[in-house]
Amino acid sequence: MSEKTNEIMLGLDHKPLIMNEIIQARELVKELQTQLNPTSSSSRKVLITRILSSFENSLSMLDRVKLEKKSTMEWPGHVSGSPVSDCESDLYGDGSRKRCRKKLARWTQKVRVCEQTGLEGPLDDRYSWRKYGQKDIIDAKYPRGYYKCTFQKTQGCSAMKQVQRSELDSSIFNITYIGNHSCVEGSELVSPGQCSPIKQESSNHIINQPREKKSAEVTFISFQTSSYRQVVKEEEDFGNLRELDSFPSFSSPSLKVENRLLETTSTNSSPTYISTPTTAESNYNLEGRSGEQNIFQNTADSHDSKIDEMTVSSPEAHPISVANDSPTTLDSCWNWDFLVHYGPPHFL
DNA sequence: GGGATTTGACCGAT
DNA sequence: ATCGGTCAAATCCC
Repeated sequence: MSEKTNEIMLGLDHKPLIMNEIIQARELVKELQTQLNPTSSSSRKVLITRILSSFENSLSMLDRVKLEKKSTMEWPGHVSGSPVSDCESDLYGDGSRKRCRKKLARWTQKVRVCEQTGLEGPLDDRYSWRKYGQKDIIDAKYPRGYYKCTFQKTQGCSAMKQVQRSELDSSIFNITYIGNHSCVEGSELVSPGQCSPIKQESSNHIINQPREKKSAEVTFISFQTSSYRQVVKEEEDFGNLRELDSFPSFSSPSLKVENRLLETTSTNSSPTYISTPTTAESNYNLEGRSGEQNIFQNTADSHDSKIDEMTVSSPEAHPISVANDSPTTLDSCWNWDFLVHYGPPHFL
């Protein structure tokens, strides 16, 4: 009875209290973490890592509660049923594209291309994309590429994504997905090889090659962690970022020959993705707070910091399953250090 | 020729 | 006025 009363009384007004409790618990866990012996079992460390990440996740979700309340609640993927909102139907209607687009679900992934072997290629996200624009972004070193689902015309799929090379680590691409796929082909009919969203290479020496000389591509996923951020900082300090004249097209429909190698060498496993919610109101600067365990992080890039939408996960276009198989021939390209998946924010 | 990409122009938001 | 996002004609490639 009293419990039920508490449930009712816990509203947004209690959000600071709840957050404080979580923060306190997190600090306690951190303290516990510092007391762990270097010889402590890795399972304990992993456990603490996951607990900390859960806290960060919870805080991040809580922080966006107000956004959810402010929003129109028209989040594809958030509302059960048709993922297509009225907003999406307006995309081709009255010209209010941008206003509506801001209501679409948005999330980012960081993808590291494999520079080690020269086989460039971002993640195989199982969807087919068509590039429709590229834009130089102010204060950004690299241009941003704009992509739509290949099946936008045929099936009215409104999924889009924006891809931008990280300024801090040129081997990393920030991919922002916007909206959910409503197409059938993208999610079911197209084989992974056909859908590998890579068209061009991202390193200089490959970009300058004629298209027909594209090398084979592999999928390479990087898990965003604070250790990644450390790498980022180091490279920033060195200032050894490379200049790129153009930007790789993370699209695939025309890929036929190039993907044969991928089909034959890659496993059937799905890569694990760690998403970065893009919300400017997530004020938690996780960097340096939970050391190497940070996985859930605020998007640090300048362009993302301007995004003011609440972000939700897309179950269909957002593969979260951990790979079942170990990488075989792609071992050298895969970073398997962070297989623990903490999941994107799901809003209740 | 058809489909994808490139790129300058245009539009809307701030 | 500026900037990010989108359009669409030109171009490229198969």
